Amino acid sequence: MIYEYLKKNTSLTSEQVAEFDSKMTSKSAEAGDYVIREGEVCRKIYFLEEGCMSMVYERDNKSFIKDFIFENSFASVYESFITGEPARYSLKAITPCKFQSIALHDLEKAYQNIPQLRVLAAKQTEAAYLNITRRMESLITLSAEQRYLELLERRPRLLTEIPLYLIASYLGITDVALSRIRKNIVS
Amino acid sequence: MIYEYLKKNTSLTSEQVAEFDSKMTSKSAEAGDYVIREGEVCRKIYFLEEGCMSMVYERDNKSFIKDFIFENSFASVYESFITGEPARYSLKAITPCKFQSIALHDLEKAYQNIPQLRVLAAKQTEAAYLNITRRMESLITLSAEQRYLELLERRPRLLTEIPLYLIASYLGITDVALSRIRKNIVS
DNA sequence: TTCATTTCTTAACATAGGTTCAGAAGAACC
DNA sequence: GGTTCTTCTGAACCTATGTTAAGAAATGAA
Repeated sequence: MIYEYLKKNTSLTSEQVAEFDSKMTSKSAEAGDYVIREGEVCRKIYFLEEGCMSMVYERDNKSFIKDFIFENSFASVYESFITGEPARYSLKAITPCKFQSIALHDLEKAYQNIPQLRVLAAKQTEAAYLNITRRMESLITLSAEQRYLELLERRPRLLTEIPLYLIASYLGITDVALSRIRKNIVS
Repeated sequence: MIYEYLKKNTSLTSEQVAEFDSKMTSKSAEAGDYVIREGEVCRKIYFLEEGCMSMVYERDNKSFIKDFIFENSFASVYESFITGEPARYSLKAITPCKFQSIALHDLEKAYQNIPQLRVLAAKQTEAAYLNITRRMESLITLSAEQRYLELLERRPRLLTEIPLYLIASYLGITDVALSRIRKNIVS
């Protein structure tokens, strides 16, 4: 729940948390549903309460996973949200999901009533930046096998909760290549 | 000059710009010099006035270019600056450079006197995020040849100002592979 | 439990890109 | 102009990963 999340991760008062919470709309999605489709403008910020989503580029009938999102975290197509340009990737439910959403203009109103929310937003941006930077570093400096081993260490949860062919895509290789790599590692 | 840059790109008054400017220290670097070395903690923000720098991962005697920085833009090892952790890449002059620097604590003082600076900082973070996201997308979804063609279109300046072996590194391939690609394109 | 669907693995073959090395072509310096 | 250093290209060979296709294993539905 976003209520608990905000209580735990911000210095907002219970009233402020409740107020923010009240501006959010509850929704749900089935596995495979698109929350935002590449090409649409994303005008909302989402908070995933249950399930798992992917940010995914779909090009030439191929999917490329940008990132996974788990429960109790925010999601959006930030680039589109920030710039107003069409989303260059989709937000897609991997499992059945329950989530909250808030539109840009409601968020801005909330900023006025609860200025500390801006701090949260800045932290989120910062965290997103650190995250993508790390991913970038792996892609640039490591081999596919090294990236797999790193993932195994840094986000072991992925390996148990996400099908391997999606992990392969996240690692920047095919499911076949990942299968080969896993076989080599066991030996 | 940072003075002109701030006048043009922010809503700061001349006095505020002058005040901020006065807190910065002028420095210079020769081609090949390190401004920050991988492993050090980066406690400064730089503003490049002349020349060109690279953000570069150096692993196993190989260099991987994260990004290039041209004059009239800010640079730092942001991750290290934000978190206080050791830098995971170096800031290295490609050509002779003139730049300004400001330390974290001076920057924070400046924030107090000139709150609008925070807006600038937020915009910089946002821009850095958009930038790295685009680079990521290319790396994930495009072939090396497509990435080269995209670069040719989006940042043609790189091609004229930066040696090809560094561009190759930026594209995630070797100089030899880039040479092959260029040969194929001409035909 | 059985059937259908999804996911994972394997094999065979194709290809892009890496590695090494040599030489050409430019730049920079004397 | 020559010399040296840096950058770029080319060739030969190697390796990792992609592609396709088939079957095994796992999962989920009836």
